[in-house]
Amino acid sequence: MVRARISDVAAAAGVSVTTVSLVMNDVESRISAETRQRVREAARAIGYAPSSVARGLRTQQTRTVGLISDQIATTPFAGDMLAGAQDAARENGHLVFLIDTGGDSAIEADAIRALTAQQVDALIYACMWHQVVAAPASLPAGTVFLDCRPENGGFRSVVPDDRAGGVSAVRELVAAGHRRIAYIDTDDAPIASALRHEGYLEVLADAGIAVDPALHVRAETTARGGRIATDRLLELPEDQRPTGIFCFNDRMAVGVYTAAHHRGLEIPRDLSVVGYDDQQLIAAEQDPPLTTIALPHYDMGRWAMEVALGVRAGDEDVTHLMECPVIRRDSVGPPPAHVGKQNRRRA
Amino acid sequence: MVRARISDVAAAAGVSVTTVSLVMNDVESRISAETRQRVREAARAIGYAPSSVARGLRTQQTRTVGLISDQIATTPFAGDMLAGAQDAARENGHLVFLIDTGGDSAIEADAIRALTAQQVDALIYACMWHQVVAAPASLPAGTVFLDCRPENGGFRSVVPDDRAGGVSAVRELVAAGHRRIAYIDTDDAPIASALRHEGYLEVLADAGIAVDPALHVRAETTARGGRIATDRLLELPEDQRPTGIFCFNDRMAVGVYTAAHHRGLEIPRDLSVVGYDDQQLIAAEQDPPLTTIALPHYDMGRWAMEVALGVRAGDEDVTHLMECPVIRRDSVGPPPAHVGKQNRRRA
DNA sequence: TTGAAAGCGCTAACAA
DNA sequence: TTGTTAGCGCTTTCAA
Repeated sequence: MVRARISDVAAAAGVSVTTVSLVMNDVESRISAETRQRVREAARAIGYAPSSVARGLRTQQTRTVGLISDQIATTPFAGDMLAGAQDAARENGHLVFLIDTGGDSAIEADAIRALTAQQVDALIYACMWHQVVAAPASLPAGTVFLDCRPENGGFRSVVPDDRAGGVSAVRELVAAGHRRIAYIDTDDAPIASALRHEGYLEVLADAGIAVDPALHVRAETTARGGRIATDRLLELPEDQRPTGIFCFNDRMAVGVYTAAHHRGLEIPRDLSVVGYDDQQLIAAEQDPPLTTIALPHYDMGRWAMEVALGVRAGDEDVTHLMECPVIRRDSVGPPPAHVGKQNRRRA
Repeated sequence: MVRARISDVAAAAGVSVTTVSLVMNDVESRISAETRQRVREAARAIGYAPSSVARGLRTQQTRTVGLISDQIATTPFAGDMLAGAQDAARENGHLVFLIDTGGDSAIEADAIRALTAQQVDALIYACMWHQVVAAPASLPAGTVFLDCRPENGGFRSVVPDDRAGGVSAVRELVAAGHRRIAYIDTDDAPIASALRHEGYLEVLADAGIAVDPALHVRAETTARGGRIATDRLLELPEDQRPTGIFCFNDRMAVGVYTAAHHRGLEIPRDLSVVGYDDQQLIAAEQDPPLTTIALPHYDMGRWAMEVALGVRAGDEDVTHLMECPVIRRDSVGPPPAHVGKQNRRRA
């Protein structure tokens, strides 16, 4: 069975191709309701669907978007970002080409070439975590950066508001009465970690809490890293030990749980913890479930697509900051009683 | 700046468009090396890239593939499957349209329509976990099913060999000397769970171990489900308790760890565990790291794409079974000494 | 209210 | 070894 063409419909309905085209594209003007009807039926009868390729050639608009990303496979974040972009594309009648470059710049250059050859209407350049990147030279103007920011500007971009996220996280702890709050930081994600640290410092300053360098430790972004860092923290003299810990991410927070359990400490009775990422299958599944800060992947994906498609405004050179909401679960409580006479909810 | 066309190159190089076309498509015959060179340079000079749209209209081949999936967002498995499909597509000069339907059949129908209109050269229908599905009526012949099998056949498909995976898992336990082996099963994934159960029974039979119905329990596929099921198992009289547990998935295995720790049991000294999925950020990150069976997502994705593109043979109506390799880590050891005088590695 | 025809940028059959 | 030209299936201008 061969594809039906517009001329087949025209013949079947006894009209010209112009009329069929007009009807298929819902061009309001002219064409009587009766003809309209007849064309519709003929089209349905022979199973006609317009060729996007022919239309694309004629109109020079393909209703497709390219989404180039560095890594979809190696991070469980990808899904939500794609889903957001995807949904926005679908709602606007566009299809998305997805290309994963694995971080290889040769593949990246090929991808840009291929997508350009396909005459995509828009392009999104996505990273799987918040970073500043050197924009490939061949990237077309108008490309939107998703979860990253181009080194030298010149493009529209969206990233999570990690500073505000850090603020929210530490505020949870301060609000519960904690004054000795640690930040388990990392060297593996420079931008985000520094921003969250700024948030941490801001809350401490606001609350009139002196900064204790011993409470700012670094580790690798794994459960193991979190466990090791926590061990270090819990070996401090009792009056210097943290009662609350803010972790760079949820995986590290899992390590906090492990370290605490090994010492017979219970969360949140003896130690409060706040994570970051709201990573699926991790945060909610801890015992007790982890209070954390969510990364707005879905919303960022949607924002990027809407801006790329021109249905939402976006400024070049002013990176859009997307809010990271706090997800309150059960890993934060008041500090233990013996820590001192701080304000707490219960005696 | 407007796109350069083939005629621009022809004019610049002082040749006909045919010559340019021939050179750009590396058609060996005719065209002298010198002309070839001249055309190449002209093309580079004016930044010419052939339009895939025009070419697609002319050749009726778009070098694009559609990949329809039910859920990319809600499962961390997606990445590897996409990566496999993606890599195979790229290696064969194809671009992939990704559409996530969220399981909505109206969106699914739209997706098939849109992809057909785009004249994709091939179509892949992917599920995020092994299942039997009713193929949408509008699905074109030749579509390849990925991680699922069409109810009524008629298509090529690939799924994990869950039965063999179950065999491998339980064999790990038997090889370590275990005779009382539990299977924490689930109702949430009928196909895979039944297949893995068959594997479990096969190994028991081979090893001459009597089947104890008390050791076959069911739970929801979460850490919580695994913990509850394990509690039930560990409450059995000591001589009926399992010394090894095979879990339907890694998340449930995490629950086994929790339950064991609550009772002061150490893994693998007091209890051995084997999971399934080799889920990233979970299996390897447990303490001790979890021995598990990997789902071959990347390879299935690649297989599906290669078959869809016709670079690999695939039979209709004989679902391709992809091996699930065992990932040996540290959660399996010999059963504890007091369990009886079974063969073990150490006295 | 409808139709004829040009042309989007390319490939390929055919001619030279 | 190279060029001319028809035509892929559609949209859109212009004419009727």
